[in-house]
Amino acid sequence: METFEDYLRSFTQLTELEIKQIQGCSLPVSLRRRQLLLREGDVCRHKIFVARGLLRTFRVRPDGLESTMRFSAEKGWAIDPESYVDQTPSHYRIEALESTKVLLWTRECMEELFETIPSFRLISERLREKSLNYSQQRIFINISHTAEEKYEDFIQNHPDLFRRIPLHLVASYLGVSRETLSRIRHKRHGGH
Amino acid sequence: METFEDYLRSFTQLTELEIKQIQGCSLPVSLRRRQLLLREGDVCRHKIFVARGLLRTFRVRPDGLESTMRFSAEKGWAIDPESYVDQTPSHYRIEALESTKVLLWTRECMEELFETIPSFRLISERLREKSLNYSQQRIFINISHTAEEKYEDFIQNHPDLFRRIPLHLVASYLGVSRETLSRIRHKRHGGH
DNA sequence: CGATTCTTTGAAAACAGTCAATCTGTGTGG
DNA sequence: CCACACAGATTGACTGTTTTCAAAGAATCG
Repeated sequence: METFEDYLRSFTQLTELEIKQIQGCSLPVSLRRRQLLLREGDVCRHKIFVARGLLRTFRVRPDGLESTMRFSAEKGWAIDPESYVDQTPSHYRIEALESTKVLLWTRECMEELFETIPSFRLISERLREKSLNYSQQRIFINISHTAEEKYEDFIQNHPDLFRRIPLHLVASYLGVSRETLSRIRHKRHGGH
Repeated sequence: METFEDYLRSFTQLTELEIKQIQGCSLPVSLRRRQLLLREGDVCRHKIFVARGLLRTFRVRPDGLESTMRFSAEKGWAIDPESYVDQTPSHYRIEALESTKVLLWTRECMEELFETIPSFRLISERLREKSLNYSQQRIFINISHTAEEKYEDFIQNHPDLFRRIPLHLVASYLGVSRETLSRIRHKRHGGH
């Protein structure tokens, strides 16, 4: 898979051989729109790399309300870290929003790669740090900003995605109703 | 410092010698109420362990609104991970809510300890995972729950703290106005 | 194209924020 | 001990925002 190799090369710490090795451990999977990679109750057994397409990680409340935790597009990752690390049942669902190609690694497989290729572990840790920083940022936005500002911030942080994701799913990511987000967008783009 | 030793012992992976060693690298500091450990613009140079008292990590918006990211009580940690890791200026302020005793370690010091005591690194990584899980949980609550439910959740997660922290600071943690939280609490505890 | 999904709109109701005033408890200094 | 200041909590009236419900319009998939 081209995309993944390019992605790993961008870190400039890995040899071509190592890249092949990491890639070689992965299981490529193709998904149709709507297809699920994980559902609540399952244990999240893989780290997921998105080579093409778009994934959505979300949670369904008893009343049917969906809350989106994350969108993962090309060169992005998806996982339920809690379920993956502890091998406990997940609360989340991971679904393809478009037809999507992913690479999967089991935890055992990843651990083995980390042992063999120390710089790959560093890269992975660096990613986890970024993920934590982003979460902090998102919490801050959520407790301090208005719905308008949250939408603005989402556009800043995902300039490539906000046209690609149905508005009602963005709403479920921001924690506002689709109607509200529709009206915000209407105001923002000045009538339209 | 007794508290820290007890805390480390609770992980049951460290020898007494190692505990002494970790403890020995730390710088103990006492803080009065209101005193700051970090202010915005500073680089966060230390990991902070709270041996006694209570810290609050928060951010001040241009209009003066304060948003609390975290409370750290006895046997808890405080840090701005982003500033600490990248050594960039922080956006946060860390302040003592009560008179507080903390232990500080510089990043260099921590790295050295991790090299010397591998199981201490594991413990630290485990803590970071928990921190990430908790952040995810908090995001989920924030985008899907009502103010009431958020307050309820806060009480569940911090049963020891919610009586100790002024209500208006809890409000700034939940992202609601103090008046709203006051009314929620009134309803909840049935008049009183 | 037909069915489904997604988006928009309007009106009413629920909710939360703001402002201003009051109340409570604590600690200080006279 | 009292008076006072201060920080925190509460309350009421009002305003503004967001949700909800219902319906209809637009876009897209197969």
